[in-house]
Amino acid sequence: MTSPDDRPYHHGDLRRVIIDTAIAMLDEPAGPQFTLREVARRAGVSHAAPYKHFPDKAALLTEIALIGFERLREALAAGSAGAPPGAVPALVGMARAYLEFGASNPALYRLMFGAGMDRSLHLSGRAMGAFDEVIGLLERGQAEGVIRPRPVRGQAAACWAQMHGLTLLALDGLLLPEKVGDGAVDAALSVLLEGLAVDPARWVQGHG
Amino acid sequence: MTSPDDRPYHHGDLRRVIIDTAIAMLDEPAGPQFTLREVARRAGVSHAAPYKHFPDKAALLTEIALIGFERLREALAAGSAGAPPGAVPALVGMARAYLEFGASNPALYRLMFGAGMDRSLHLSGRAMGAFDEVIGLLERGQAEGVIRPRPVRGQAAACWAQMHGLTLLALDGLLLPEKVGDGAVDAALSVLLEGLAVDPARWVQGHG
DNA sequence: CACCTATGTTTCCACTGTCAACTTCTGCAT
DNA sequence: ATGCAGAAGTTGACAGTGGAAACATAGGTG
Repeated sequence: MTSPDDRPYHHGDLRRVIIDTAIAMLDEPAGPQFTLREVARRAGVSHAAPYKHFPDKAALLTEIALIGFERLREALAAGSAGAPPGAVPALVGMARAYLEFGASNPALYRLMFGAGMDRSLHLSGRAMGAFDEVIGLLERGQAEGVIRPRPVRGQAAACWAQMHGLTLLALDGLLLPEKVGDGAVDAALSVLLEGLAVDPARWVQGHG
Repeated sequence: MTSPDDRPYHHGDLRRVIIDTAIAMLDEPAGPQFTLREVARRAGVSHAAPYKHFPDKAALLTEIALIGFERLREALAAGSAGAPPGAVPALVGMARAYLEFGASNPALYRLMFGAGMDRSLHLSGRAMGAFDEVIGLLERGQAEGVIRPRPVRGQAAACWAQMHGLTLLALDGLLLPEKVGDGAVDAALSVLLEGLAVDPARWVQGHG
């Protein structure tokens, strides 16, 4: 005896509900293969209603990916802001924030970088904000004299590649201790820092 | 005027043909979303025939991914074997082979590491052979005294993460010069070598 | 030769993404 | 207030999908 369909004809905020529902469904077994009809079902609307807000399923996925990039940018900014003073600790904080973002949003992360995304998506300003966070921090580090003076975009690429790779390997369960030893993430971060910092020994402790 | 259906009832080698066809279709727009029915169509058999060889589509994709790991292992072995003497050049050769494998087999590479793969797949011996190539090379480098004496599995994780990340960013078109400068791949490799090698300056030329 | 089993085929089902036509609201100009 | 255009939702269709079931054929073994 649920309420006898006093649901209004117009949902009022369907677009948002569709996006939220879809993001939630991303982390279910089906992943991004979730069904548009099931989204509609959970939102309590007819199976064709979503088409009033998104031309097709790909458009919905693209929108979700963009939201993911915005969240990532916020997470990175927070991660570097919450670190001890100095560009290198900020970089470490940002790296940990990146990894945690991936671990907390596995399917979303995969969607953002996965196949099927429009190539131009990654180049859009909305998606590039996260990359700019890294570049800004590296520039600051060079200005402080703690990051080696090299082309900053190359360094950023190295950072991003390392973070991206670590995140995905972790998501794939490839960083299990039995395969890669304990503290593989820390080890990889150390290698990265040793490649970037002017005085690695100052930041990387315990060469064990 | 094609031959009037002299096709024998039994295909003879359907399993192999299905796998080959599927691998070929992987690099078409649909990617791993290719249709099992289309595979059957191209193989010239009925749409249900593939089910005699694979319990479902996921099983076919898993088999393909395993084949991919084997090919990757071969490519890595060849890449290091074809390099100048010494563990560090071999490592560089292996790195380039890794990147080229990804660039040459984008969809296959994504499939191998993508979501939806059984977690246990990556842990299987068939898939871990590639990882062992890296570990063996690093051990050799440490024995030669050219790779820093650190836990080798951690170093391997760093290598793999960097390669994995670079490969995927490249596939996503994120390493375009306009975003990341020229030679981003080389820059990232340099950072990695500077983090691994005992005497980086000996291997990494041109700081600037 | 007869028959068992692996491999293929046909037929069927529930379900999907998407479209078109229809209905019901909401907002705005009058 | 009124009336109407268009946005937002609904219903019902369609072709195509993955998969199951039942049937057909062929090759190999007694």
